[in-house]
Amino acid sequence: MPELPKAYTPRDVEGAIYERWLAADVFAPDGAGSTADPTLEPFTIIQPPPNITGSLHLGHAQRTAVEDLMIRHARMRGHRALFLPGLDHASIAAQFVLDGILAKEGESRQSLGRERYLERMHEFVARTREVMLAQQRRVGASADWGRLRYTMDEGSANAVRVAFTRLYEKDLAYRTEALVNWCPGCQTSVSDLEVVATPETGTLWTIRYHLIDPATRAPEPEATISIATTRPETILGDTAVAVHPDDPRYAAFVGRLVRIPFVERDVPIIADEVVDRAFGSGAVKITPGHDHDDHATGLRHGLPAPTILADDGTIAGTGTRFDGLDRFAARAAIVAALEASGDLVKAEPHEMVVGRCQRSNDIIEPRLKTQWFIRTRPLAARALEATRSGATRILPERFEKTWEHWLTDIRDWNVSRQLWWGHRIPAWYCPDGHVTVSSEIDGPVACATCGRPATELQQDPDIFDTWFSSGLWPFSTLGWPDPTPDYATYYPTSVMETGYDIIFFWVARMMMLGIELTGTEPFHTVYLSGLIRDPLGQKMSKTKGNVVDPLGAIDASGADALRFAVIHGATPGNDQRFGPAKPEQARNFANKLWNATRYVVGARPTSIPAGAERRLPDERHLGPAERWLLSRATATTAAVDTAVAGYAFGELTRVLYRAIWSEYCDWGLELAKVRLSDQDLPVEVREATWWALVEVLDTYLRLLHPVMPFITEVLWATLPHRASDPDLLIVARWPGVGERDPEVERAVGTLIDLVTEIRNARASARLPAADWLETLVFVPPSLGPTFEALRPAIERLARARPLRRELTPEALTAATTPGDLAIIVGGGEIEVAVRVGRPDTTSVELDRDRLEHELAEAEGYLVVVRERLANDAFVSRAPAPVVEGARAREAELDDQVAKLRDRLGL
RNA sequence: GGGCGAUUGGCUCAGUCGGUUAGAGCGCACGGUUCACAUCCGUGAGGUCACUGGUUCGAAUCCAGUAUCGCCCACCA
Repeated sequence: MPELPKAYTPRDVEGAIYERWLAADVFAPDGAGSTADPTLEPFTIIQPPPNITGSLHLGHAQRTAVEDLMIRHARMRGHRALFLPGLDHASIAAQFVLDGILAKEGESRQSLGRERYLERMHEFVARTREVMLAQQRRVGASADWGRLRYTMDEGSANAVRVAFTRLYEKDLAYRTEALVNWCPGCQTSVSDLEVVATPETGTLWTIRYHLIDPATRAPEPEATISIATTRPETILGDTAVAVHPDDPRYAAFVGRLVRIPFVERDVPIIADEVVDRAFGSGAVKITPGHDHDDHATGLRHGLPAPTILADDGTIAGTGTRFDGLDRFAARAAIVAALEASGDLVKAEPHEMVVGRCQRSNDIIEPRLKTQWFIRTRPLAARALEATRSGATRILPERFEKTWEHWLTDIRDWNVSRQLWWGHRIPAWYCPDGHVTVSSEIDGPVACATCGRPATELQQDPDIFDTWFSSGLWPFSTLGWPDPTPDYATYYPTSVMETGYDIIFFWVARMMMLGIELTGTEPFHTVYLSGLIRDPLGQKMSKTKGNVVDPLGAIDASGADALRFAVIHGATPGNDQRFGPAKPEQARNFANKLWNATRYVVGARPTSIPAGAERRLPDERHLGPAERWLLSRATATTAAVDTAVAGYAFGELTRVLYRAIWSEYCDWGLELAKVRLSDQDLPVEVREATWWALVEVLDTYLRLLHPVMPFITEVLWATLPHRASDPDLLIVARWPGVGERDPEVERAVGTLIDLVTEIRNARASARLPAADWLETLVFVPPSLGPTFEALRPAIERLARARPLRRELTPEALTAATTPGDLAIIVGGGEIEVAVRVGRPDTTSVELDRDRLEHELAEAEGYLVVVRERLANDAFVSRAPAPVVEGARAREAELDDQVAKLRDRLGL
């Protein structure tokens, strides 16, 4: 058995332990070191593959901790537990980062060209990849590195091609010209989800358009119609003016033409119910090429939809002097020109919502493009069915409402991106405009429609939205579309864990694509974590500079502490604030556990050889303290099981923290010390005590292992093991729940109170901490044997010796002398008189204060419980056990009050 | 405009099915070098559970409403 260093230094243990796990090949469910039971169902966890763009942040560390907790628990339960690690190529995010790097070098995407740009990208991700994998290991992820996957590897690429082809064949993917969200900064379209609605104060300009005189076909100087707009530059794309059909103000205008300035185009005034009569002037300009509403209106009325913007956001193709100007410069120039011509009626501040690019923060421009879309409605319907039927459960449940809402109103998903880094869309176009979609790695041999050879076909230059490949993750990583053994064994998966912020981006897409392509829900449970915020509750972001580096926290307090801290603070779906105090608390806990183990290992009776095989404590030699410890361990195991079953991982840490620190260390070890150090006791008794300590500590190390894997592994190695135990805790078996002993728990619990009360009296009376107190005590016969068995321990812990036991309350009263401190424990069950050597007035007064305080408290509670019992409705309608409980409580308080009053001479 | 969440000691948070005296950590006060641990030990103080009303024998917990903060969704120019 390895020696334990005196001081706990996380850094020294963690790296070495990880290497041991790797060497033992225990992470893979089918690894050489696995102890999984193949007859049990496999357990697979789906982790969001982190973006390969830089380094892990604290949120990743938290995710990893929770995922690893689940996988380690399942592994110890004997399931084939698969934690498949991965990385996401993060197409647009990666390009954004790389473009930033290139900009500093004076280069750009355009200056390099597609090929060289992609080379740079491969170099970049090769570096970040290693950093990120190392970080995951540092956190302790027991992932199966042999199955590591990447969304840009050949398996993913194949899955993407096959998935898209199948969707296309079922008409679930289609190509069409539509208004897409165009980001002039990123020079690509983005999906609706990537447009962030930002409230801003803009300007609402009111502008006069001149009506056309039907006779002269020239604009009339005086007859005008006023329209309101927040984007005057779109005037250049106007093809109509609309009014409400029932608006009497404009009834006479409908059907007439107006002249659009600058482009000098005459367009009709149309009637359409889309117009809000109350807004602005009640007349609205229609720009079908650059506005979603207007586009729909344009379709209803057969209006042309000219595009007036180039990809870079400059005005183009209008034939006006504004061509070539940036959209915002053009806006200013147009406003100035209108003002000069007298057609600008007014300009007023206006609260509005602007769509900005999630990535670059540029203002998104709707514009027409021919692109690929996924028909989401039928897919969404099946995803909804899965959650409604319970086939897939979302935790916490309240997110099902959000889920329902989004999937019910879902719009088709634009998957084309005009970027370079990503999976190329496997669609080829022939000169005649035929479309051929192929899942073949080398593309089609010929046009599917007219048979033109591949050499005459052009592949779509676009790539897929990065979430398209992520959406295939649960099955593409297991070999799909091939019927591999992994796919057969581990799919559908068990739990998918992620932050609630990507429920639509990712979870919904996996569900939709998974059900469609594999015919089954990709996982049975969606566990949504909250986000980590800084101590002030702000979202962590690089620009704010409040990002906590998980490695910094690990360096300071250890990976175990970081894991404990983030799991401790986590309630599913709720955000948590994170400051340095949390890992410190967890580190202290680890330190406590370390020292407790050191004590236990060092307290081994010499009659037990160092390498002894593990034995259960001999029942016949167990004292109440040992029975209490064993019973509490069973209670703790049950509580931990309940917490795990309910995904209440924060609760799990609290249960263990309390069990280990407040019970095992504070009382269990302290009670045991007395027996272990008493050389007069038979050796069998001391051995039984020690084996009980070992048994319970072993249980707690197992229970804590999924949360704090490193330290538990190290400590466990120093304990004697059973022949059936594996070498490593990581593959050891999860503890079973045994029988509790309520009698012992109650009795020992009361005696613990006794010790606490004596300490309290000592502190209140300001008696020196080091003094031994001479004490008389009455304990009822029911507690007698337990008391006698624990008397030496109680004496030592209360520092009260001799602790003279009186056999009746009367005897105690008779033996009490004036000046003794009085203590009433457990509702009057136990009474104590503490003899103060030289009763000085101060201590007597202080003690009186304490008793009066206790009396007031007890009387307060007594009033409450009596009122309740005086209520006939309560007595007759509350369940019997509750009423009985109240009665017992009343009797107890009554007794306590009487005794306290007696002691106070009242 | 819809929807969701939060509001519990000074701070950060738990609190399952409504049921004895609402818990923890940090902080605070007082006291401690007893051979596992000062990253510690002991004792204690501190809460009308945001507010209003309701349901109930009984509400931090369920219902309705209000307030404050936060988030998500949403094509009013």
